[in-house]
Order: sequence, then C-alpha cells, then structure tokens
Amino acid sequence: MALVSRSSTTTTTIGGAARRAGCPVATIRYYEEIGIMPIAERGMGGQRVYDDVAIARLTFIRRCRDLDMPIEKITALLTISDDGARPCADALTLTNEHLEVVRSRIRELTDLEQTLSAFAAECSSTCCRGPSVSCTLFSEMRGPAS
Amino acid sequence: MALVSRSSTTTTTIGGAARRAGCPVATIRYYEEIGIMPIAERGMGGQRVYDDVAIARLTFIRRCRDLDMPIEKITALLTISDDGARPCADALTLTNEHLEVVRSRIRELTDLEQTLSAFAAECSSTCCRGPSVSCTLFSEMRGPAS
DNA sequence: CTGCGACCTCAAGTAGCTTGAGGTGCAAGA
DNA sequence: TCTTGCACCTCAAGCTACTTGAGGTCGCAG
Repeated sequence: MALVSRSSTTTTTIGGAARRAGCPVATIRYYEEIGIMPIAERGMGGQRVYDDVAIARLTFIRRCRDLDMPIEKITALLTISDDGARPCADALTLTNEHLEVVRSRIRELTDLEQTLSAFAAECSSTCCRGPSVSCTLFSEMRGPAS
Repeated sequence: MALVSRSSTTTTTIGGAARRAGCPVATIRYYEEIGIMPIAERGMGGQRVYDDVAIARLTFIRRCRDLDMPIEKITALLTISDDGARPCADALTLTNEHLEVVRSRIRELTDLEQTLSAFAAECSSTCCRGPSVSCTLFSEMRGPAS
C-alpha cells in the first residue's frame, strides 16, 4: 500500500458545516432529524462532526431548496444519487418535473401581477385622494359585479 | 318612510357562502376563528348564518388570497375599509407593497428557471444515457467547484 | 325507521423551518 | 482562580394558512 494519500479527511463542527453550506445550524440538525442527512457522528463533548461527503450532501440539499424543490423531491434525487447505478435519466425526469412546477408558478404570478397593477393604477388615477369608503380597490377586489 | 324596499336581506348557511365565495367551508370557520371574519350569528340548530355584507367580506378576503396576499396584509386592508374615513391612499400603499413582493418573487423564480433548465440541458446532452454516478446534475447542484 | 346530506365541535396534521428555554464544555482574559 | 463568552447540546413549541379526521346533531325523504 504505497502512496496512501493523507486522504483529505477534513472535518468540521456543525458551525463550520453551516458556514460552508450556507445554512443555519438549526436547519442542519433539522435535516438530520427528518432523515435527509445521516445521523452525524460525535466528537469531543458530543459535538456533531462533518466530513467532506456530508458537506457535499448538505450543499446539494441547500442548492435544491434554493431552487424551491420540496424536500420530498430532494430525497428522491438523493436516493438516485446514493445508488450510483440507477440511470441518470431518472434524475433528469425529476428535474424536468420540477421545472414545470416553477414555470407554471411564474405564469400564475405574472397574471396576478397584471391584475394587481391594474387595480393599483385605477385607484391612483380615480380615487386615491378620497376616503377609503369610495376606493375602487375594494370594489374591484370583490370581483366583477356581484 | 315611503318606499321601504324589502331590503334584500338574503341570508345563507355556511355551505351557500362557500359556494358564493368559492371557498371551502372549513376555511370560512377558520377565518372566523382567527378573527378576520366576524363571529357569525346562528340560526336554527345553531347553524351559522351569512348575509350579503358577510359574503362580500369573504369574497374580498378570497380575492386577496388568490393574489397571494398574506392574511396580515388583508387584515390591514380590511381595517382601512372598515373605517371608511381613512384615506384610500393607505390601501394603495399596501397594494403597491404587495405588488413589489410579487415582482421580486417573479424575478427569483425566473432566475431559478434559467439555472434549472441549464442543468437539465447539460444532463440531456452529455450524460443522460449513463448511470447517475456520473450525472452532471449532481455535480452542478453542488455548486461551482468546492 | 333508516339513510342521507349538511351542519356542528375539537384536535391534530401539513411543510420547512425558526425560536426559546435551560444546560455543558472549553479557552482566554482579569 | 474566577468568570466571561462562545459554540455546542436537547427538547419543546411556534410560525402560516389551512386541511383532515373523529365523533355527534339535525331535518327530511323513502
């Protein structure tokens, strides 16, 4: 066994992991609790210890959350990743599904923005200087004629 | 007092209110519980009774929720509306604030959509037929070099 | 008299965390 | 030597906006 590299076994406490993954400490403990992060080994004084593999997993989870992916879907992705033999296409399918969710949310919000800004414009131009009792915002919010 | 119109005092049960406002029955009870809807009067057998004013308020709340407005902000709007003397401009300010929230959410999601679709495209074109162990999705999600 | 549907109450569950109370262990400064 | 401060620990509850479920009452139709 020549050349045993001092295999970069960098380890950190939960605080270091938090800094590296850009994630609150409490959230890391929460991820462990719900089983999306493995139960961390403990060092001196019972403190959790994290190695590079753990940090990579945590970073992955956080990136996915930044991308608004629900924990359930992230779990599915991690399961595929953990079993390296599963086809990559499975992961792509999940990603595309999520992409569709994001796109339809954008469409919804864009419609909503139109509606709201039309209401605001109407109020600005017609009633904005009066008392709220005659404000068009309230009547418009109540919908087209009752 | 001539011409006392049979003032259209249409009243409904909670089920009718739900149908008219397009809102689940349980949600109406919830709104009452948190105080955003007034405590409903009771008719025969202790059933809640709703009049047109109540239905209008409920419809307003639902429209605002459809526009993704948090309950807290809706409460603020209703307070302005309830006190008809307050200037309409107050309501407009709240609406514009919410509009800004919606717009920044759209920007976020749009960025996110770009990122995700770039990841998916990369996977499609380079690794999609292989095993997940070498899938670019996972490495990209972990972020730019560690 | 037996369903049925619409209503009732109260309690708990959902997602994804965050916050708070109360406690331990270690190192540096007075 | 003390004490202050920081980072960590656990367990429990709180947050938003509802939804779901269990278990019960009521009037009416067949």
